Amino acid sequence: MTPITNCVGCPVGDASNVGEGDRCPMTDRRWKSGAMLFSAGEPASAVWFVKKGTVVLSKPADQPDADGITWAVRGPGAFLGLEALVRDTYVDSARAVTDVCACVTSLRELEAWLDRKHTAARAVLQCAVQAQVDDSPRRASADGSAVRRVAEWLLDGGHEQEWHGLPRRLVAGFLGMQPETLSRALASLATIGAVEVTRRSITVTNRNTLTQAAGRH
Amino acid sequence: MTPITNCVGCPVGDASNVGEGDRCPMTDRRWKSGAMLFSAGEPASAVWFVKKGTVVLSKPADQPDADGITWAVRGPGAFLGLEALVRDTYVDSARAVTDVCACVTSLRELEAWLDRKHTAARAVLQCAVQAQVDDSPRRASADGSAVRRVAEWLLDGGHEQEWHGLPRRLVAGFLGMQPETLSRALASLATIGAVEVTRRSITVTNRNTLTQAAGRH
DNA sequence: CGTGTAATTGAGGATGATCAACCAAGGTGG
DNA sequence: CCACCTTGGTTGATCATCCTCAATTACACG
Repeated sequence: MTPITNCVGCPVGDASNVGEGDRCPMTDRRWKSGAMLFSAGEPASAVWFVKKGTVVLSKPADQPDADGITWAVRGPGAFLGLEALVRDTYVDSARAVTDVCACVTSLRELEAWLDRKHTAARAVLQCAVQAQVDDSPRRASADGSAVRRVAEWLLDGGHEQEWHGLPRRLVAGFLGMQPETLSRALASLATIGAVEVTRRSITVTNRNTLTQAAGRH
Repeated sequence: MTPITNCVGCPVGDASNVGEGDRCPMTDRRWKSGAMLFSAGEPASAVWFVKKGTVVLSKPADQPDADGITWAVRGPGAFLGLEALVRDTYVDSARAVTDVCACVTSLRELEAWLDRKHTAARAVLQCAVQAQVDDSPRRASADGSAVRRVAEWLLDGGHEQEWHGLPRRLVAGFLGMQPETLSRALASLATIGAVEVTRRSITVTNRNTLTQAAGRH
């Protein structure tokens, strides 16, 4: 989750041989916390690469005003909107939850780049698979009790990284539960001494107890 | 879901320029229905490309004997085990649910191929993103009542394609519910006249009613 | 025609969602 | 500096939903 500050060292930039005088097809842009990068259903014509900050992906809600369920977090090093490669529209909405710096490129440019550069597709592939793998365990944890899921999530260390300081309602949605349930689950973990919880922070105090609660053998 | 019969027309073969005398790095193998291709946690040293048949991906179960929850289906045109690119071990288990024909290659060969062939990474990327997109809507349907989820799934036409004839317990696991609940949900959809259900077949009789049940506006 | 497996049906109980009230904290304006 | 309002988090009570366990039925197989 360390920010990417320039093109040398950035996977996209490296794949473009920026260091050797070549040009990266993607250009920087910034979003304020809370801003939408793109919405589900919009024509998919651009692709993003996150360099700094955190973005959450969510499904379209039934009511157009409310947000859907957050199902993934993306930080520095992740691509957004790659579905443009295989679809006409985006499948989910991306919203910045911190101030975000990301590189953008049009689908057309991206495709030209992928065709031109030997290493480009390889680099993108790497990132895409990484994202897939990161999401995958989360899905598995969709079963089990609420307490168990929360414990599992705490053990993954998710809270220390990207989630630190994020609104609880997002965390709850991500874990597939209501904010109230998350609150109760945390309270329950606090009573067995696994964590200490305040309104704005979660501290793991006893990893063993937490592991027990997660039901890992 | 149409089987891929030879290397010309196969994305992998095409990316290897097989038609122009080049060689594809992947070699055919066959599995009987029920066989495991690989298990979660095993050292990730090979990658598969499905040409014919259906494979389900599942998470490791708590008890080593039982299967975990099926969370995805892969048919012809999908890669399996791509996590080898970014991890040492497989994150889930792949089991053939029909007779399966798939091409295999070692991670080493795959990487060499990706580096050598201009179009290779591009082709793999395309497949990986496609899989990601296919999985993504399923996850969204993880909320809503059981009946709603089943209706949604029927409308997606999933049952006509890869799932046709698959054991119900797998379908249930995939939809995030118990076989009993699936059974009840189907019964409930049958009473409102949306579907006709026998022990081994599901027929959509009234698409409108089904859409209603799915809660789509 | 038995036998075993998978699907169904039923009853009971645990879990989480919902609705509502309450509480902490930050920002704003007087 | 303090009342006020707004936002987000917690707690409580109730209820629908789904899981569990058990018994029964359908179907494929030898």
